Amino acid sequence: MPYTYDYPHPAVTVDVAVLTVEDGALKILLIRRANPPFEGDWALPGGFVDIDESLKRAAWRELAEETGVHAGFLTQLGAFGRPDRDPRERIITVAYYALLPARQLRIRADSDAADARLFEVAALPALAGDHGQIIARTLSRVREQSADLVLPLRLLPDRFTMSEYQVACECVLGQSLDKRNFQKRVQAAGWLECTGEQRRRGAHRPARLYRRRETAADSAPIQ
Amino acid sequence: MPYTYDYPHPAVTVDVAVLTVEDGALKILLIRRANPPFEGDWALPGGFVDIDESLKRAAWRELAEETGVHAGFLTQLGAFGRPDRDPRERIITVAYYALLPARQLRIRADSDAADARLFEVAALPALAGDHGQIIARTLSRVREQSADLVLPLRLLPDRFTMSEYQVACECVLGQSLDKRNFQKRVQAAGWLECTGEQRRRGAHRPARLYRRRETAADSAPIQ
DNA sequence: GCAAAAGTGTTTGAGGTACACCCATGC
DNA sequence: GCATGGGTGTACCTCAAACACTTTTGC
Repeated sequence: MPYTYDYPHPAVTVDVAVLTVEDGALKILLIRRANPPFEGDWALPGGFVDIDESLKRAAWRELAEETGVHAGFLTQLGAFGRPDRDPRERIITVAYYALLPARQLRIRADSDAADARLFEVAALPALAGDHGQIIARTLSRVREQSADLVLPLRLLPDRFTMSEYQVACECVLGQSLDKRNFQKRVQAAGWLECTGEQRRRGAHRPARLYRRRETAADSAPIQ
Repeated sequence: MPYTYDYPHPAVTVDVAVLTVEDGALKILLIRRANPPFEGDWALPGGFVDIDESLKRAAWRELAEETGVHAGFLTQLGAFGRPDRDPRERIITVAYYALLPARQLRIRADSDAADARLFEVAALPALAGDHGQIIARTLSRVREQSADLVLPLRLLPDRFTMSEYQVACECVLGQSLDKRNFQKRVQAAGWLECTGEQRRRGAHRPARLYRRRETAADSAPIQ
């Protein structure tokens, strides 16, 4: 069932960079490609956009199909379209990224992924095509956007401690932060509310649990 | 000569928002569409990406073809791909923007543009399809990026006065700035060098002329 | 001499950075 | 009682904001 056009059309894909923090390190979700091209290489989850589907929805679907991960929030990074970026045909990809709590990830390789797992961004394997560049651009964008400490909240579960929040920020920014200044800044900003609950873990003083105060952006659906 | 594929392919276009400052107002370059769809409506210059051409080069070419404007620097805004954004077929567009000195623009409508001219961004005509949203996103991005006052330098010719620079910044940011603080900030930043020349215009003290100090980014070609 | 834009410093307040000790708990 | 991470306050410094007058020219 061929589809014909009067002039050549590129194919359009989406790729998704899922970032998370686990064991004090920033990690990214990669799949091992089960099919050519780049078969056996690690790559960002992604695939072709259906003809009646929005870009964001395609990104959401492909991520779910290949890795089992359901991303609540996807942000567009941009389009990558070097003519030679895929050996099969001209493929233009639109990259998205998401920041998710590690514990929320139920990763299972599926669809045309032979495997799927997290890699530390500081120790990435060889990557298919231009995915290394896409990841580099993602990291640089996420770091820029995290300067105000809001974005890293997406890496945290519903309830979290100040230390967890601080570690998330430190992992994203790649620098350590002063505990007292961090607390002051975050408290003053007023994005958080203290739940009143505490978490007892190990031989030390219990930590207060916080949650994000609801914002308008929290109720925006995937379109 | 039809081109056939095993599954449906969207078409991919590029659109370019050229911003400039003229007569103390921020303006954008629009074309009047000579052909369907949206025939007769005003729109961003743009068109289909050739199959062997990079996205940025396509943006550069389409801008030149339709308006005669040659943009030295194009920055990608992002991809817009709502399935219903074009009535003909599924079209995904990648938007670019450029900031150019008004005097450098030699606008002539050509190709499939019935007309081409600048509009104040504060008084836009009815626009084709989702171009209004693309422009809104462009403006918001350019304003964000102009907070440090570097980007508006692109709106200025080789030699310029402090007042011209300040007006450019004010037009982009949409707020007036204090002359003394502006001068202090810009001088301290060290992006400019004083040429030693002066410009006498009208019945008042002559203005010093400055030029941008060369940076690495200035030598990056369109790829 | 007067109109018009160019050019110039100081004061103040806000926010970011540096820095060290006590607290509550489990074992 | 001791090891472990949780929680707290102050001093300083930097940078941005507010603010008004003199200078140089053309007519």
